[in-house]
Amino acid sequence: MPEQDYNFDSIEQKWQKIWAEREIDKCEIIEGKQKYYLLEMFPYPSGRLHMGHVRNYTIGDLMSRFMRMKGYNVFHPIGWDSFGLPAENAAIKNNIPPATWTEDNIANMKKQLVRMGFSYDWRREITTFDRDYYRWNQWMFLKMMERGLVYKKKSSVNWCPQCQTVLANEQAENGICWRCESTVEEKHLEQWFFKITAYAEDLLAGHETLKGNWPEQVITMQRNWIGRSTGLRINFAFDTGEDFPIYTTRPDTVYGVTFMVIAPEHPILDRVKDRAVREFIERIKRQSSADRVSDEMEKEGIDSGLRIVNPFTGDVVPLYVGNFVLMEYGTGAIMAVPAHDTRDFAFAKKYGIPVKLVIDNPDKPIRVAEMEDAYIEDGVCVDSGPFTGIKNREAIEKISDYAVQKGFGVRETNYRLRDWGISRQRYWGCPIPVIYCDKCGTVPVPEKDLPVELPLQVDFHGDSRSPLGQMEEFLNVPCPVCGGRARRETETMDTFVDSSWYFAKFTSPKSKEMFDKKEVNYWMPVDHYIGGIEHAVLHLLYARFFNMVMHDMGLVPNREPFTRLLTQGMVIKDGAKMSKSKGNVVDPDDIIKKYGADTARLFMLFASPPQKDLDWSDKGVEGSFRFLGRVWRFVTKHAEKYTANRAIDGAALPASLTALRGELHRTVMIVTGDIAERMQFNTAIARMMELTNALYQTDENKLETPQGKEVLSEVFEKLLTMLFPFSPHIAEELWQMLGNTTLLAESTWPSYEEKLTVRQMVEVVFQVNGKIRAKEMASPSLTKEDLEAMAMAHERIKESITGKQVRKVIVIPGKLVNIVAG
RNA sequence: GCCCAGGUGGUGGAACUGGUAGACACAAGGGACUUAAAAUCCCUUGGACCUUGCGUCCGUGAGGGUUCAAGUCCCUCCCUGGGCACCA
Repeated sequence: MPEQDYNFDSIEQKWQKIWAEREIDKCEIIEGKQKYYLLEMFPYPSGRLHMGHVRNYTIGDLMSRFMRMKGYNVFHPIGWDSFGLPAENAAIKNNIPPATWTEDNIANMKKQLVRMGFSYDWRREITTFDRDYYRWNQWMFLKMMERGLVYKKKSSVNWCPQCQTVLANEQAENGICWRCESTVEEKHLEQWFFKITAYAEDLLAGHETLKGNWPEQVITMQRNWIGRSTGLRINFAFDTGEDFPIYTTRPDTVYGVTFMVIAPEHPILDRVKDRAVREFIERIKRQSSADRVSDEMEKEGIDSGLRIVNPFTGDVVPLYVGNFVLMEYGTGAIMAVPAHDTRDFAFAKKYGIPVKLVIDNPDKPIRVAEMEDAYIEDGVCVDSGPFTGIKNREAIEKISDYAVQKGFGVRETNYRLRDWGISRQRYWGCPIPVIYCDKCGTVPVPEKDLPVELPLQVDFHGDSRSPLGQMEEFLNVPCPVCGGRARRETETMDTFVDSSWYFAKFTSPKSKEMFDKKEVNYWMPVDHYIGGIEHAVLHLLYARFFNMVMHDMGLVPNREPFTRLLTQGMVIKDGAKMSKSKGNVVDPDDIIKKYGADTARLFMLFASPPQKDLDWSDKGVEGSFRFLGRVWRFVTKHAEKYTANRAIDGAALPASLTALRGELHRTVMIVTGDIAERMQFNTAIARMMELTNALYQTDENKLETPQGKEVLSEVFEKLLTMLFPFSPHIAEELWQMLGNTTLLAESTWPSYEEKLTVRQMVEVVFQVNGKIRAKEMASPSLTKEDLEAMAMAHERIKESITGKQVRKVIVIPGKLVNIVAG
């Protein structure tokens, strides 16, 4: 057979067609076969695949093909996170309906995914803007309402002026919009909320089952975000006798309270009429939330004139209004202990408030007059009534017990996590299924009327506001209760709702119910989820919450949706994340055109381990292309030597062939471990490169012999099979070229023989006092005694130890001999 | 400030439980093939030194320590990246 050029383009298209015809990627329940659900985070259909997608889906595809070859019944679906603002912006700008824009983008990106050779079961494709999909968003909303997990309240919200909508807390970290990076403003609006805080404990408890299978970093980020703290609610009192509750995690310092601080928004301040105080409150309220949480923000306050009584001491202390106290957390007011809290200390110094020491350092007593900062270490209680003399750690418990027993304290747990605000003042999203009736109030849409369809014929008038509010035919609806005139809710759901349950919908994309029981119970949970770390406290937290609710409703079989999580690193070029604004974007299409999908995939896996950032390098891509070319040329050149019928007699092989065969079996062993156990694909590829290099190094005359042909055939078979999940098209083409009629896509992962992986000779190092003095080839089976004798007999070792006393000899068989002499 | 990763050749990165540091690839240099170039194939490639040897010394951010042996373990410090940061 003459050598042929590696024409990646025709090869790749040829095999994509054949695999599609043979329905290689079809996922079906096979009773008794171990399932493996492998999922990558589904994309937003922006129109073009970027390198981050390519990396994400290449890793997923490698794993799915590998697991399939390992005998698992692999489930590998994909879909589209297709609601969201960009479609709406494009519509306003170009006057294209969002649905059309989105469908076009999906068609284009789907073509790109197919062109990459990713093995998805396209029969299970879902898209979230489909009415048959989002109807279940609405259904869940109603069900969650029944369970008391949905409510509406007026609250201060994060408003993005650019996106013209509200954002959840998770989406407005540090006062910056997660999508467009505008500074968010504060607004007061009626909002729908999902009560995620009701699941705060469950979300925390679930981390225990995820440990080891999720990156520690993601768990830590979620834990911090939930921010559980346990403490005590203490009823202080106004001097008039009214209750004044505060929350503290440090009841051991309660005897050291010298003032109190309250949030400017606190309603109780309405009674304060003093001009200076009122002006202060108004000034602070005008500051944006972004400013108020910035680190440069000076802590300021003003004495409200109100006085508070400490129930433990009877002390009367001033109540300050402070800009650093948050209305949303605890009771909106705090007790301040300058002696033992850094912030309180600074505040007290600024306003000349006394400092009272109640925890002393037992090793080095503190003098209050000399304090330069708060004492926040542990110590012993002083000046603390009946608790004086005990360790402060114990005092936390004892003082809490005391307060509870006396009736002015309650143990309390607080969370930083807030309920999930899901209202969006946008058009291109799932309508919230609620009707407002003047007579009956807020009425949920009856289940039988679902879905509330999003009208597709809309006119934006070049306006960035949602058109739903102006559409009479959408707006006007009879009240489901009284039949009178009523109006629909015009707000839509946060698109993170759509992505909070899509993974379960893949199991039964066309079912009449939300999920088909049999399918969902067979396939869920996701065994291996792959995506970017940027969703650690967004999508991954919402999805866990949703799955728990679905589990409580009996809809899904598991409490946690994602058993194992892999967070892949970013794709970097010239030291920065690829982005349009940086102008360092590489278009995957260009790479495919120039080198083909197989090279693109190989480079993505070779350049860096999946968890780490990947440094894009045009030269590096060429290296991957060159490797595939080397494999191509060698296999095509020697294709006629291939035989499927082999009976290799290992004992009769010449040394060079034994060596090649050993190399092969070691490669299979290492590549298998690198993928299955370590998920380090770059070293797996390096091993296959070494094996290929070894092929080129093998004496061609030896390969011409009958034995040589058999060994070569074994190498070809195992090498191409291993290469398949990385670069499937070229592997499949070469496999066919060898005369095989089976498909690698339907093959099993190669095996190796343990005894063949053992090297016949290894290099052993002889050291004297830890320094290498000689090297020698030796059988790895030599005993410690043999090796020691060998080392001692070596010329250079003898030289090195003459005149010295040998104190000790350490022998590691197959590795080294270290002679300690002096 | 707190927590978590990480710091290895000119570059991306290897080195699994302490046991030959630098696998594999890129770049660079040399050779073969060619009228020539590209492609391909082969060789060299951490640094310094000289007596050019199957040579000596140095070398994994810095400094100490444990050990026969440290990139790997321990302590202190420096730097980079990420997360958290008025949450009472």
